[in-house]
Amino acid sequence: MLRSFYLRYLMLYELEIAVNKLIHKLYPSASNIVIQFERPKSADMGDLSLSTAMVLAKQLKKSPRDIANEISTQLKLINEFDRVEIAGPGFLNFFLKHEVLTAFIQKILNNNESLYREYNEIPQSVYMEFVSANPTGPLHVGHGRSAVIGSALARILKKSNYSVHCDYYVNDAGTQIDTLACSVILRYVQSQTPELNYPTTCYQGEYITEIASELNTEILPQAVSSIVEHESKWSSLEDTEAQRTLITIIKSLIPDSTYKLIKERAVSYIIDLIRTDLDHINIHYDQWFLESDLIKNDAVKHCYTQLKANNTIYEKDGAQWFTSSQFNDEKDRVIIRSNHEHTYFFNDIAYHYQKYLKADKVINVIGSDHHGYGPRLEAAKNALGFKDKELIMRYCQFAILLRGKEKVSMSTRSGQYITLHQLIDEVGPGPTVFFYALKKPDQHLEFDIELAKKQSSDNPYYYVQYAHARICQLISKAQNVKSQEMTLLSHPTERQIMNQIYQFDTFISRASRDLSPHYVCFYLMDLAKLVHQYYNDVNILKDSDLKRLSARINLLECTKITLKEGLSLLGIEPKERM
RNA sequence: GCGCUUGUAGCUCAACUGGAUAGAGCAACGGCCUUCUAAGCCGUGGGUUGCAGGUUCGAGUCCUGCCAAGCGUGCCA
Repeated sequence: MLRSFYLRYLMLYELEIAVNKLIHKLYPSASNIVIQFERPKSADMGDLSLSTAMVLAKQLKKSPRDIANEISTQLKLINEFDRVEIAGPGFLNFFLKHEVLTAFIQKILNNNESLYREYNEIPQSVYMEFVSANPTGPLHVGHGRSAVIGSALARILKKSNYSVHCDYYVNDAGTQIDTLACSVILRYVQSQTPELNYPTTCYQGEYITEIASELNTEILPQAVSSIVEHESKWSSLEDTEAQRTLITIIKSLIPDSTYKLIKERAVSYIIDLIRTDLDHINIHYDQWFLESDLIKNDAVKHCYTQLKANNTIYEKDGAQWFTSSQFNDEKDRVIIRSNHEHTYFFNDIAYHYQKYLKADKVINVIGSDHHGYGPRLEAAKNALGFKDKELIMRYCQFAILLRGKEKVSMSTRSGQYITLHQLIDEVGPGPTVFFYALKKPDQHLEFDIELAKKQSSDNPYYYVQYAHARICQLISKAQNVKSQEMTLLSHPTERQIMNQIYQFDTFISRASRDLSPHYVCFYLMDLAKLVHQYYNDVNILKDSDLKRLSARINLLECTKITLKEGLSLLGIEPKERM
């Protein structure tokens, strides 16, 4: 690798590779062991550490401390280390040369791309899908979590050298969408004929009335009166039956083209609501993929033929079944119902078929209430002959929504739920995002609305932003002295800050490996902590040594870049002032 | 019943795929602004990691069995 004059030292990932080579050369039989730096518990244990000697002890049948000794002799060849110590049962603790860190800081000042690990492996392509809530109403606070986690992951994977495509899959076909269309129609009819009872099986939200109010001449007066006349046919029935009957009757009373128009208008109205909400928290998609397009472009038909040819479809009770139980699912699944309608699963098979054609790795960020769905998608993938592709279902535990101590109902149909929009309004976009990303995705999340509001002044988000704003303030007030003498940075906190920045890429690769964006939040909080500490310990602007002052401003500039990069991975704009 | 996920300080959560004395933030208590933004800093107290076994140099992390919570177990999506 070509190194310019200011980069005399290896970056962390290069250092890791070098150490790997040395140890593997020393112990050829241990080639299967991956050596990764760890961070020691406290600063007096050095900047980096390895537990490799203890891992090797079993394989080599030698004492860990002897192995550590052998390794440390070899590692003296590496220029970056000031010294290597052996501690406890056989830990190797590394103390980096001060110049390794200062050179790194200088490198970032010259080019902030240096913050990231440069992977050697062949870049893979990833096809991501997240949220994909049905377009039957605005997003609620539960969707917010997978939205934030999904989009943060997409950015993190991009930084990790994957090429990433993001989809929102729009279920614009099926019973729920028919119910949506009928809800709008009935609200319209009700506006003309107030005595009509609006059924409980229809969507109750205010937005339905708004969509209906934009209709005027589409529904003719005679259709209105005939719908009113038919009311008794569904009003006396049980829920599911009433819903089905309602759809059938309304479809029969309104021309196909009108019905289709209203349906499309309702869907696009709601998609706009969803898009706008997500826009406020910096979430954007490459594509809004319509389920209805799958049917138009024959993808579904193609998959059917393929599955049929592989002998994985059979008929039973008038329906078409997919033999998913032969592919590790717990039972076979219907793909075409006896009434000839496609199941959701069937169209989704076709959707995923297209994903596998375009990418090596498919990641679906999805609520954990759908975890039973994964095995059948995996089954379909393998039945279609995509065994070499990777399907990852990243389940997010659902937020249990509380208002004070009371559970809040999350039913879309009842319309009694807190929307994502309301949450962003109350809490603000930045804190909302940070709060969602802060927790490990597979951890249950108690989302107390009152608490979320209270946290607006208490949120770790502000802690990080405050660090950034403080730095901006200092930089703008500092005299402009151009000094490159970074070696003047000798304060212990300065070293800790440099070390934290040096390790930025390990946090990114950890987040990328575990598909867990919360590592980024914790990294930022750690860095912010050091900044606040530094601010209190050192009176930076009052320094009479102007060269040191300048070096310190350089360090702060570099810290600012790092905070900004971390926040932007989450989709948060850094604040210049509080 | 079966399956998946989770259980860590009073509360909300971490713990780098088995490593060092299990850490932060709230909350409690005690200090720090005539000095660059006190939305900050420093300090103190707080733990049988749900329970019981097992695997090994070493377990919050792995295996088994219980207990508790959430979800799933549709020709719903």
